[in-house]
Amino acid sequence: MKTGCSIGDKPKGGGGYHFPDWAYKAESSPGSRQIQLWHFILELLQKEEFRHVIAWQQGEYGEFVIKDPDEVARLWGRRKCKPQMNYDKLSRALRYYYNKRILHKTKGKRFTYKFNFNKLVMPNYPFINIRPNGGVPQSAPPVPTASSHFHFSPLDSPNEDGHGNHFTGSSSAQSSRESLNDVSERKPIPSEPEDLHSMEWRRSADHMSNRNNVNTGHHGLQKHKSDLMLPVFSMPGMYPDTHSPFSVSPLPGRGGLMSVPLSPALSLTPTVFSYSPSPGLSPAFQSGSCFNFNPDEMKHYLQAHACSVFNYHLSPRTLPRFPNFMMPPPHRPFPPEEQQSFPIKLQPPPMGRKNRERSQSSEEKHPAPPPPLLQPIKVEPVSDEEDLMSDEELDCGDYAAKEDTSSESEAETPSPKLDFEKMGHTFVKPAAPSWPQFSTASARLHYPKEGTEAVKDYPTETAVVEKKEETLPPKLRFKRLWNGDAQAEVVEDRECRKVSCIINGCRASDLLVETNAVAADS
DNA sequence: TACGGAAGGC
DNA sequence: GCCTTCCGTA
Repeated sequence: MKTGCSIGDKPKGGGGYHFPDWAYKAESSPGSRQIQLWHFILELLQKEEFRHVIAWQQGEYGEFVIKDPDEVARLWGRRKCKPQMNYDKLSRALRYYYNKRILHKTKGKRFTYKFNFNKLVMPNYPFINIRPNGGVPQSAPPVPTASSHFHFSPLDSPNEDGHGNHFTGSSSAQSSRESLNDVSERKPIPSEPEDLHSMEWRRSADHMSNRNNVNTGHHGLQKHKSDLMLPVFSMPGMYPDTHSPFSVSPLPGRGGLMSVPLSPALSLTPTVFSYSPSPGLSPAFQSGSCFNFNPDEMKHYLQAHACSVFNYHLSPRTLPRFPNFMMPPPHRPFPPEEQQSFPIKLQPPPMGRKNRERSQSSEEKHPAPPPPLLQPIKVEPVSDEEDLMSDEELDCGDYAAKEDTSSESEAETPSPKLDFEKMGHTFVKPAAPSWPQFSTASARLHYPKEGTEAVKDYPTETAVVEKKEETLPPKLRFKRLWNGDAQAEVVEDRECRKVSCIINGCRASDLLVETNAVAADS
């Protein structure tokens, strides 16, 4: 085999953090048996020895800079046995990721791109760190440290299916460029359609519900194809690494009570995302081993996850989902030091593109009479400036997606109006949040009384949203529709309202309504 | 420097 | 499906 194109060994760890094996596996990319470019990029980012070539961008979560484009291209070419590779070609490949929303370009910054963790991380790392006062993303993303249920294979280990650990920073920082060329492209594991995953997840949830025995464990959940087990999120802001957008180390001490398998097959095209680390669970999900619902754990997880969604600009479709049988956890404030660090500004629940467009078209046909139902939520004006501002205000860690005004963000700009109409109910002003750090967020949500000015304002703001959607290039809109986003956003929209419920501490019954609606939708 | 269409390989 | 290669455009 040609030098530089060998495919037998695993990447050598470096930088003190590891991705789980699947992140490097070709089989984690459905439809491809070869290493994917984004894998490779992550791989480079992981390694200290390539810090001079490519590195996480300071101050921006998930953003990385290609410091030496030619070198990166060369490495990529070597990996792919394409000696003619250059940055132009590589960047073309990167640009294809734009449409997939795996990456986007950081405008105005040369050779700077940003991962979209909604696509990349959340399905696999639902307990993404909330980084209250995050550091600078410089190192490659870490992988959670060992826990009883957690066994990603250690990347360093020549032993593929190593033992235990697997999330340590046991960096044997070999500085070998060849190591990058030696990433194993392992035996493929058949991937499953995500819909199937979701179905299976739900099925298993139902199964457990029926059994009414969520703690007995051993038949609850189990990996099948994947040998990955994740502990559920433990506490936000407690992860050791503040540098990486993948800071996800569930603490061994807290022990993920809810351990669920993580499918390596679930990678880039999540549809809906349950609170399980992955809906991409194998059929054996139903015959698994360790699954507990611990309300506290769930609570922390959900809160953190909600925070992630809001603050990392993740699509609400990545919001946790309660199984139908499950009641949301009670609210309890985080410790004071964490409370300060979640200046969340609530955005209104999204309406969903499908509904927006439907409403748009219906409005064209029939000049819409004022909706019969009152929309009790005053939505903040959606404008780029406002978005930017809120981004900065959000800043749950040091993250501020200042440039994130891409069409993607716009496309996912939420607006609740039509869904409220469709659902035929209105949201009641929730009780005062019991989570103090959300108070500012709540304060920014206005709940106009009937007949007030704010109520009248509402349709105007909705129109702004629709206008923005309208300004999307028709081709892009079509493409996204084609990709099924529209459907996802119906769910997304409800997911978002669920989170509003969670965050604002509204009644459990409200949450259940949304939860059930989501389940029905999906 | 960046974008994206088009064609084609695997 | 995921690039790779080429190229025109901004």
